Amino acid sequence: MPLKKEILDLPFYTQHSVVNVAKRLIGKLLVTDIDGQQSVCRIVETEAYAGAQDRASHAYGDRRTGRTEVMYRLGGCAYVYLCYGIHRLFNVVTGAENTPHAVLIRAGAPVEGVEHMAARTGKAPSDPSIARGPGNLTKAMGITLQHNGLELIASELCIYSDGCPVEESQIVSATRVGVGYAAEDALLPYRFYLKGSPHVSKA
DNA sequence: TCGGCGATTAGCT
DNA sequence: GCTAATCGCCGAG
Repeated sequence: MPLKKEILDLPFYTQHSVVNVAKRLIGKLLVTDIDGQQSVCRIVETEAYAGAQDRASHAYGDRRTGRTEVMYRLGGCAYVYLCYGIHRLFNVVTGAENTPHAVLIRAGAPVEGVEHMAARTGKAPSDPSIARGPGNLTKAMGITLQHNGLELIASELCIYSDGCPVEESQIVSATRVGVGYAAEDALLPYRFYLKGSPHVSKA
């Protein structure tokens, strides 16, 4: 008997603590509907980026550029940007308007539509790395720069809870990946992942 | 205006 | 372990 899927509501995204949102997104379902092809994965790894005060964030020092503008919106929309000129990275904007908080979705475990993920990535459906790592996840799910700024409501890009609770003891916190340039902020425990999952990056 | 680097990844040594 | 791929942003000049 499958549990009922419920769309995450606005209060979830607009809550004060971006770190709490990052933690609670573990175990939620990311759903894309691209050209009528539905793909679903369970989020197993996230990272919080705490706005203007966080050296690792694009919005550090309150930098408002064309790229970061979407981070300043009210929580509940997508921030997708190009990294290293090659990879698209998907973030969930959180918090109040004008507070540039975001959660990077780093990895997922396929739930439905894995055949579409395989077609997009050229990997075998059984390959645990199919949506492992932020660049691989967007590729597998079909997320592109066109989704930047899109609200996470029932459309082609959305996040659901299926009521399946994740035990607190199963969520590991750690330092973020690839942010060595952020000085002391690189030491913050802003990365969360599902303990023991083969779909988590840098195990 | 230009040079360097980044919330990465795959492939090769 | 090292490097190429490739583009937006920023600091130096």
